[in-house]
Amino acid sequence: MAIEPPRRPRLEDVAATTGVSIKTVSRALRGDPKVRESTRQRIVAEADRLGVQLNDVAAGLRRKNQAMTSIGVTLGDCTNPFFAPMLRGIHSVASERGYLVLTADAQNDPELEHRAIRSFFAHRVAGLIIAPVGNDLGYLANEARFGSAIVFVDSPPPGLGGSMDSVTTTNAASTRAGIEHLLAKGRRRIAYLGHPRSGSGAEERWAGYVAALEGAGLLVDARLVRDNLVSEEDARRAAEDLLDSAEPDAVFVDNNRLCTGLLQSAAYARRRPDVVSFDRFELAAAFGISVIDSDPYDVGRAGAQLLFDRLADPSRAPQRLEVPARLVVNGTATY
Amino acid sequence: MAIEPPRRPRLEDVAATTGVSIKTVSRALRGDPKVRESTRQRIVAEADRLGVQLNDVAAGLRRKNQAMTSIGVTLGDCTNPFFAPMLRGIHSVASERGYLVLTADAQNDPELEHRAIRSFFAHRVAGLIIAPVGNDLGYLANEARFGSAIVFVDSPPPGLGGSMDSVTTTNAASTRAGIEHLLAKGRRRIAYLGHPRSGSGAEERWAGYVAALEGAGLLVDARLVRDNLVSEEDARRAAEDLLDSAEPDAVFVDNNRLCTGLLQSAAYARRRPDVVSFDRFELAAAFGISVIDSDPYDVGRAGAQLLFDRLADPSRAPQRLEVPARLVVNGTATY
DNA sequence: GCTGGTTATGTCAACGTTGACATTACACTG
DNA sequence: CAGTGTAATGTCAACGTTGACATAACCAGC
Repeated sequence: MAIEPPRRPRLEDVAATTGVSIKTVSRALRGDPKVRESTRQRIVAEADRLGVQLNDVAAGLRRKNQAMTSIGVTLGDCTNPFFAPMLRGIHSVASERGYLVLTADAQNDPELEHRAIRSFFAHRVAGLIIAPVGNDLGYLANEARFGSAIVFVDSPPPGLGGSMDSVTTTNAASTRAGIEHLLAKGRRRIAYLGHPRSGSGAEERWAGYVAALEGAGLLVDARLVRDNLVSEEDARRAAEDLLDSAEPDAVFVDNNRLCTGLLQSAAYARRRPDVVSFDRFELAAAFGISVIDSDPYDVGRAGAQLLFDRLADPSRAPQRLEVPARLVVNGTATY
Repeated sequence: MAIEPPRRPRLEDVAATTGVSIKTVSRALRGDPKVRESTRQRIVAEADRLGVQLNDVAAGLRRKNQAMTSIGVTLGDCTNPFFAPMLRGIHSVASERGYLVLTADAQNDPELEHRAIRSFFAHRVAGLIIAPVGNDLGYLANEARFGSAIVFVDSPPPGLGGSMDSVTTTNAASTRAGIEHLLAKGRRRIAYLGHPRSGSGAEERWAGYVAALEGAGLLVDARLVRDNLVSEEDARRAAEDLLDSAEPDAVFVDNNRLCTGLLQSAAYARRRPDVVSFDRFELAAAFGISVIDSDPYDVGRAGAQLLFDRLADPSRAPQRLEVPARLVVNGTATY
């Protein structure tokens, strides 16, 4: 059994039935203007009839540095609600340029991240967009030498100095603005629920929190701070404890995942402190919480644009973009 | 300026410094047992030193039917909360098999979907997982002939008969169970907020709704039904109108996106009808609404597994899997 | 109708790898 | 130690395309 599937038709087949050379077919199909219009039409018609499509794999092999028309994207966890719209932003730019997008979910594991990146290079992606989970991506320095563009999003490149393009958000300034909003409402006991300090701009957000408090003449109260929270469940548990024991009148949350945990806690339902959360969050208005919206879609678009710009000009200076994050109070934009 | 980036090292370079032929290097690196162990070690060490990695593009070109070690996934909208965990399920299976995942966001546009699929084939993916948005994908019949595996998820293949593998959920039965739950609570005026009837199992869900009502001796009341809702905003508007005009005591919502819209409506906040929504939804418990959870992660894994099974045995009969969807009442599993 | 220049098309080799097949090395048998 | 069998390695061409270069076709000008 198991009859072989038929071969895919190729340029050669079009050449045979139109009586031109393979090369001319290649030119016609890629829109090379050095083909007589009448010839082009004949070829295109015949290619359509036969279902011939250029083989990008073979074409990739021929290109300088063998780059495919695809880019790779690694995310720590593609179910993080920040990443889905970011991915969408990346897709939108990539498809404008005719590039495909390879994705990898590193499951928050630096080892998997590294492996995914190696796979991407094995597939000869033209470039890479990385939302890093590992805290040392120094191994990328070698790879970058071969002409692959690399852009970091969400967090600047760990272990690579300032030598690479990146797109982050105005973490410190926007967090500060968020805290100041709470202070203006008269809140004084503002709790902090946060990520591990390394990565994803957590450090800067913390700095923004501290700066805002200090600006108001307040000191950081360690009892109001819970760090090192990774999962939703971590955040829920921390909230149960924190809200009852330290009785904050407001809570700042480092990101939407943790915020979801907070909202699921029984203590939150009882006490209903004011909440400001980093990252967009669809049901913020329904809960009446404020968010600092860094517009992941824009981050994704900016990252992808940076990538293609770098591909176009490999020698330009590294860019470090910051996408502004706006404070959205109870679902209503304020600035 | 613009110095050329150095060439990537290849098998030839390893061959040169180890004094064996390219072919032996190829064998050693791919783990072919017909290489003397001592030779293999020398070669692997040297390959590591030089940073040589097999070029999957070139390897792909050599394979039967030129398939790359990658699969393509098209989604209507990757920000739909159903799809992110599904994608994760796909990733997990793919990475076990050493395959990469190309994604495309069709932005709910059949034309973009078609274009993405063409691109995938141009990149010679080994297979395709499609959550269809178009209502006729008949054009795939041609492509499938060349040995690409194709699996539909979320919705069976529109316009292709039963000739292809698919993974859906128990739409009708689970919707019926959800409605029956509401009936058991004494609700009689159960509204329906739904998708356009075509695609995504909306038809079956509708059938489940009707069947449950009929089973209880009730008739469908057209005033309680709002169809053809696509966006969150559609759902919000429909809810504002429906809840006030028809005064339902419960609402069934076709999917999580529409549910988000419902929850954002002012009318919902006022009236708080019982809600049962299709699809997982993180904050369901916080809102006290029930969901019918079709576990997108499992759908993704099942779809990817189906794909690789088909790749392994192209001649087997098409499979139509149904992943069971459980009713989760107020965030607590009941069966 | 020949020259020079432009435009359209063709030829060839190469991209980096691997399948098919060929060869060599080596151990073992009688 | 020739003969045989197996393990290890090598040679060559091909995958489908395109860059570099070559040629053919055409036209204008004289």
